[in-house]
Amino acid sequence: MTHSDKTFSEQVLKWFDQHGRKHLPWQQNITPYRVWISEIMLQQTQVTTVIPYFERFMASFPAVADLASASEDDVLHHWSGLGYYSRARNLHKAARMILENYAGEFPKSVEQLQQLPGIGRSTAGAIASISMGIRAPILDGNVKRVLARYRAVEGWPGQSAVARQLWAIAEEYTPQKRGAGYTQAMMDLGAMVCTRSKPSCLICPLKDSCIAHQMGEETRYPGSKPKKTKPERAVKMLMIINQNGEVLLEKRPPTGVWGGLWGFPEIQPDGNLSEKALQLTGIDIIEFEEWDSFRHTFSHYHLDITPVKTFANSSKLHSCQVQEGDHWHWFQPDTPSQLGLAAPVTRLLKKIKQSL
DNA sequence: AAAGCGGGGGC
DNA sequence: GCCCCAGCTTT
Repeated sequence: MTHSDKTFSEQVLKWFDQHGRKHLPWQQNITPYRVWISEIMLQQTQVTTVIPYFERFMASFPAVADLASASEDDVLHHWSGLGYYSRARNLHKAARMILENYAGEFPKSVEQLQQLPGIGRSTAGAIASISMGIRAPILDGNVKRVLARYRAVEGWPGQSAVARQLWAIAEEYTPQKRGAGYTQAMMDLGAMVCTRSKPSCLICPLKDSCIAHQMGEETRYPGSKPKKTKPERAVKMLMIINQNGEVLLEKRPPTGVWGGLWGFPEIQPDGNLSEKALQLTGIDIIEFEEWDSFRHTFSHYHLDITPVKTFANSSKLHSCQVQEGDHWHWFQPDTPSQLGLAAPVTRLLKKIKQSL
């Protein structure tokens, strides 16, 4: 290193001051609560998608106490379409813990933050550094990419040995001062310059000492996940419409796919439609309209969905089922949803509305 | 069509 | 500790 060299963090911070994002909603009126919500949303989604969700969420739950006192259905409703719904449930659970165990004040250490459901090491580091002035490293997908390239770290970060190396590098570069700016800067650098494909190395503040760039092998890092072929499953979704034009929805179990969300009653592709419809409505339905199947892909399997539309000349559920409101609901397509709905269900409800 | 994303939980 | 799980967007 010569006398004119700047440290890693100085280079990154200088770039951030000139080019970083400083006007995102969660960068205004910075509080642990706002940073927490934004970090959880950003875990799975890009900034442009998150912004409207964040604004709606803050409008409804401006403080942690509002979130804690909300119903889980209401919280899931605000998460509808974002995916990874366990995060919304964890958010809700953690809010209640913060009220119960910490009198509504956020715990002010990385270790305590990590005790809250949905907050791991990286998210705890982000909350602590951005909103609490605590020096803490982060290692989200953006930072992993920047560091893996800068130091040409081999291997897939899902492997614990690779993750350990990256955490050590993240720790090494985290500065004593301006931790908040540095954390923001690394996320911005990964999102705006050191992108997954076609990184803009020519404008990168780290290009002179980035090993992957020197080798001309930027996109080899970080190593990719070993791929497996996804199994295929199939299901029929029963769209039962009553004489009021309402659609029957069932609340899904709290765990598994679309946990806690509302969806259509499902049967296996070879199941008996009439029998299922009879169970639900107490009516012997013989006319079913089978729509074209479409594929919904999860991280670990493909789900082929065949929607089946039918009408029930009743708004009563059969006596063998629980009552409306608990696990069953006649949904009015014209009324704005207050429920958490899985993306394919939202899509089908729109199509039902058009078809009526 | 495939990759990627942070953390929880089961083994 | 390792591996599987989760849902959507981007490429």
